[in-house]
Amino acid sequence: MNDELINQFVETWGTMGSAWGVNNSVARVHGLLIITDRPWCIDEIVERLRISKSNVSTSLKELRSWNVIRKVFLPGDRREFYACEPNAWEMLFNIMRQRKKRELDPILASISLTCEQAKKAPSGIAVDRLAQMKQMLDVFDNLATLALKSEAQVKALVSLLPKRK
Amino acid sequence: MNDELINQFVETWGTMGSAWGVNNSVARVHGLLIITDRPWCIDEIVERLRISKSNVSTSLKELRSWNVIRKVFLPGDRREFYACEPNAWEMLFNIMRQRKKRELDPILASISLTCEQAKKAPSGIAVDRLAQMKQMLDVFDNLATLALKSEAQVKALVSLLPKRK
DNA sequence: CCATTTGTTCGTAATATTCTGAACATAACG
DNA sequence: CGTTATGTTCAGAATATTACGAACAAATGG
Repeated sequence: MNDELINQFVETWGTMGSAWGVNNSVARVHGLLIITDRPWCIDEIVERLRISKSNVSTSLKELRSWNVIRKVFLPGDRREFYACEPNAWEMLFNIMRQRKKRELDPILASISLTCEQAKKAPSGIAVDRLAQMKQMLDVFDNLATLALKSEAQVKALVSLLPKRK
Repeated sequence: MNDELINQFVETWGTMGSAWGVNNSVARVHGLLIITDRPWCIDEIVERLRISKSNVSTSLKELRSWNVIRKVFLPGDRREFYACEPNAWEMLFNIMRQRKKRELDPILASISLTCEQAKKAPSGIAVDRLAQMKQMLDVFDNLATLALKSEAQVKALVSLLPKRK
């Protein structure tokens, strides 16, 4: 039975989430929607993953905030179903957009400020080092901005990557 | 006094660490070494960050495992000092190398396996979707492999990025 | 209306993690 | 040697996170 395969993927996705600071339940729910590629309602997910309804509800809310799932209404059924973003790259970009906004932007702002201030009162502070850090974060900012604007451009960039044997 | 600036950066770095799944103390110690750019011994760090010696000791061990700091011996002093990797990009690549080995590689292996198996028993599983995921992770694998091999190549790639206004 | 279905919120129990201080090593020094 | 300086390990305390289920909407359908 390939329920086992689904479990395999769901657990792997959950583990990956944990490694990148995403709640395990959230990642598992996401994994389920990815691997099955059909709409699921809350109670079905509860049943399948054996986690509480409230946990599923908040996990779905979280996934919605990342723009990686969407509500689907099935005719003749008043439950809310959820399906994941069908394009893997688009999914990734949505996550990048959010992480940029939530994590990179504030940090970049803070470091830029520190950098400015350090130039004026530099003793004990490695101004060069700080500038280097800022510059590096700027590159990430550019990358993320690029992804935000155009999937095509990033794909073009990716295609420039030397392929591994 | 620019102790305040140092604090600012240390806290920012700590916050960034937390966002990416790195222990806050570990990231704060790292931040201190980055922003001051001089060797610190354990007791100095204890004093400066107001955290326990054991915490500093384990944090330094962790940072060493990421290859982002190194021991420095000062003549006439038998304490062990630590300084961070002086090149920001090299630091980043060292982290990437480790994360790839610890997190990406096992996940990619697992998903490749699931992907193979799914092709044989596909009912209920979105094989295309799964293949797409695998392909995407492969791109990351290539990127990381590239960074592992050559800093110069990545920099060249980065330089291709359209600059933001 | 009222019962039922569906979904969310929230207090707290369960769990996981982080941090500490004490105990333990190890090496230098007198 | 014994004493001091230095660093690590580890059990458990402190803290933070996560998950649950009960209570609470809200909306449907009889």
